[in-house]
Amino acid sequence: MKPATETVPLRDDAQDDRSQLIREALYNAIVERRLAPGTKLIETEVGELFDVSRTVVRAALQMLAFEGLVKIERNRGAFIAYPSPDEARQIFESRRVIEPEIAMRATERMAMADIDMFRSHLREEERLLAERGPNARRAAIKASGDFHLMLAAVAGNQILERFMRELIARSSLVIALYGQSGASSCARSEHADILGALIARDGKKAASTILHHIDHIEEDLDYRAAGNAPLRQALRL
Amino acid sequence: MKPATETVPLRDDAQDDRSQLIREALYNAIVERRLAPGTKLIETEVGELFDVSRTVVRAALQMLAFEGLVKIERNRGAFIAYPSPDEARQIFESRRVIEPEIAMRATERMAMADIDMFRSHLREEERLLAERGPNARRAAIKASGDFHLMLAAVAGNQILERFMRELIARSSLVIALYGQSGASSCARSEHADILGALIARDGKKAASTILHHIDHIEEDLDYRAAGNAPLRQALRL
DNA sequence: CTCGGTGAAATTGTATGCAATTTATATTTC
DNA sequence: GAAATATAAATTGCATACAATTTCACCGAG
Repeated sequence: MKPATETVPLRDDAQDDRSQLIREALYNAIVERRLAPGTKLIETEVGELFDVSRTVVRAALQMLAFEGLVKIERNRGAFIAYPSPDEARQIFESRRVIEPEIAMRATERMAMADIDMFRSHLREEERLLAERGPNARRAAIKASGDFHLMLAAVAGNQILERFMRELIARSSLVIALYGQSGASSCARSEHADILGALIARDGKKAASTILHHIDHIEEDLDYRAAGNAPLRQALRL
Repeated sequence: MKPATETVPLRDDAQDDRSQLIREALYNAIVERRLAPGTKLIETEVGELFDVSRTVVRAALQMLAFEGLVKIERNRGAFIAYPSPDEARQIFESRRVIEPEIAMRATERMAMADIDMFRSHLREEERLLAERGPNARRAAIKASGDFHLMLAAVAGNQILERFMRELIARSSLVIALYGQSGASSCARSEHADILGALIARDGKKAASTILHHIDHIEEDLDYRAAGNAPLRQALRL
């Protein structure tokens, strides 16, 4: 049970350590699909888990709520977000807007060290994909998302990087809800194709490749399959 | 002293009324340049102003910090953000990524009612621009930003809309810091040009027009003019 | 057995208290 | 008078207390 991928830090400017720490833990749990959409997050429970008071848990939950990963319902508490099909479409539309541009900029700014990083990351992705077991599966999902985040990091715009972080996490929730074959996380070797375009310094190609990649991910979704929606979410109450 | 423009609601899903209310009030104050970059926001002071405890003020400040409008320094408090030139560049780069796409989508989705809305908004903008006095000036600045937000609203993607809200507010801070002629807020009649492209259902044209518009806004900035930086920010401590 | 209601337990929203830290003021020293 | 230091005030970070609300379990009526 190794950490699989070097965790990309959530934010460089760590303001308040502890709530930030909780936020990152919950963020990772969401991306790795340990926390299913709709799951209730009880403040005292989380607090005991991290040995802090509700105050700091609250701060973490509010941050997550702000980026759409958690839904806070007044007097009812915080729940892992349960994206509707419409939200899901908006998430992928947003990605189609941002990611090609990120790919272009990453192509320009990429250094040699970045290439190595991408290459070793891709190897890791393939290794995890080959492995069996739920843990490897989770790690693979996370690694798949991390690839996109690494791209954003190389692009060198911290604002877009933060937007992407939100979109990746929300995508993870969407795939958990509406994903079909699970192939959505793999998407064959498209990441390698993207890296190829990057190395060739072909920004246009990188942009179009990643655009198709996003299309493929979304094509694997079935928005009708609202699955076992907690009903309250299904009726949008 | 009329409200000038119908205030675009900050968020549809009002979670906790009171901190949300404070957030919106501070947001508006930032966009209208009533609150200068670097201004300290003392929790008890804000609390007394809104007649709430520090707890709920804190929540509001943390939200604003999360979207980059406020900087919270541990044990020192919350300050209106003081964007560095580098941050400023990233803000405008992000806008160049998102806004043309928003314009394209708005072109497709725009209805008759929207056209009327835009037209009356433009009239209002020009009226405010013609008026004298600091209040009219503030209202004009706000209205100028609202135009972009209306565009985002028409585009029909709430996620991108939220991103834009953040970027508009942060742009306002940047312009307050590095703006030269003040013409940055006006940018002549470029909003009208954008609307023209929209009405003509020419998405490409709308996209390129808004792109140039953003360029013009940024051209009017002078990043050297770090102005009277609070020194602590100037030295980035 | 299901439906509706009642009370207890759990949970959240907010205010407040206290320690830790920072900021401002006063005082000393040179 | 300026710099350095000590002291007091202001402010934040966090935990906790308490009221308001929701959730749950139980029970009785139909």
